[in-house]
Amino acid sequence: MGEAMTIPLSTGKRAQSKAANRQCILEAARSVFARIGYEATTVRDIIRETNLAAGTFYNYFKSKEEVFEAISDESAARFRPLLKDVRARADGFEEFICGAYRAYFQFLADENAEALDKGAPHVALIGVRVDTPEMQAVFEEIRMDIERMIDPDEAPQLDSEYLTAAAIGIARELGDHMLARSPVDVEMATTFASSLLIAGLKGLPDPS
Amino acid sequence: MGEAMTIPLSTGKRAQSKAANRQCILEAARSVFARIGYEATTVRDIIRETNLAAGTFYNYFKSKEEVFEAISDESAARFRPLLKDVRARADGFEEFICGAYRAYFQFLADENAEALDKGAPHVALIGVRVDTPEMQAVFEEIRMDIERMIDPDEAPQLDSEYLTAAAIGIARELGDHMLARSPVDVEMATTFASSLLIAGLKGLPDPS
DNA sequence: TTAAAAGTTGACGCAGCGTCATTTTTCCGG
DNA sequence: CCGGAAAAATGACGCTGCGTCAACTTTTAA
Repeated sequence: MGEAMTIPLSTGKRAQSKAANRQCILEAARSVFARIGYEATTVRDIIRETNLAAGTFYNYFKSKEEVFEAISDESAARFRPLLKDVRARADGFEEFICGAYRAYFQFLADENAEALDKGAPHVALIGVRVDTPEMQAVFEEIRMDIERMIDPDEAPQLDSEYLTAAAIGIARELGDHMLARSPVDVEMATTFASSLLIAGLKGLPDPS
Repeated sequence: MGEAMTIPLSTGKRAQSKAANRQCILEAARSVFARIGYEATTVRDIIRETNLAAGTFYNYFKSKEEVFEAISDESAARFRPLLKDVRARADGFEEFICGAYRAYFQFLADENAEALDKGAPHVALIGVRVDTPEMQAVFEEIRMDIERMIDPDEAPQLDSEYLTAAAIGIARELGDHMLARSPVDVEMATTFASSLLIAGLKGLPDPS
């Protein structure tokens, strides 16, 4: 009877409630951040929204900053498969860029849908930006996509890091302004961003 | 003898020390932010760095957030004349864009010079972005410059808000990556950003 | 069945908050 | 130059949120 021992992979009651508590805290935090804004939120506010004790919070996160980081990381993790899908379907660089921008702007609109319904004024006023592992992974993926998809004849000495940074900078800033307009027009933002980047690419090389 | 009464314009001891105290607080805040990071900083930390009493701080600012906003606003205010200069010298759109990017990247490099010498790791880790009046003014100025300088034949239905947003997004994200490289190369970032934007412009219209 | 390991709890001491009655400094008309 | 009024600075005070930890409960596995 000494065959395959039970592999202890998240089957126990322990692991179950651990994951549940973690999710509970994250959800509570999302709710409070959305209601009163990130800066104003205290760890106690988050705890109150759960039915956990103060001490328990600190078994999961060190601070509200860490909670925020986890939320951001999770967001990026949810976005990653969408990007993967775009990559799979896209035939050529231009299609990829267009699809990636559309995916991002749509994602942004969806994520902020509820926050936009209720008047959450803090959305743009104070912006906290974190750089999580998942986000770095997204950056790196896009950089590799760019390197792979761009015809090396057109841009021999391309600085893919800068180009990726520029593409993401456009996405972020344009995304903010897109959300500020009513109604939110994902297609328009997509067209604008992709046209700009694709045409801009042709001006780049400067092989001095 | 009843001629010109002393114009009460910041000549008194009162106004002098008021300005001095304000500057003192701002400088202390800059120092603490740079040393231990924005999030970790407390109002008390800032006060300790000055020789003012706790209560005095609140005569000038409501919170550390407001201090940060003032610092950011001041930065933007310092940048504005540089941009004005670029505008005055520039002949045509392309020269303006190029000059504006150079001015920004140089400004960024200068401002972060000391922070880069000492290893200030928080520079990129947690980024807090505020939107101050001066910053909005810079945005609006650039938007107007763009509207004025772009040949209406080339881009009849240009969305100048989106274009400005894109230009600024490129500047911000590219700026971060420029600072992360050693040595910091302002000219390279300038060339990259302006080439991209200027060429990108030609792809924009999409007059559907 | 049981004992050790893992996890939860909430009260506690402490630090930072913003206020405000009091004191100090500056201003200005006489 | 004086004196009182206005402006500004002071720091002690009450309060709130912080992170910890010894005691307690639940889960695990032998």
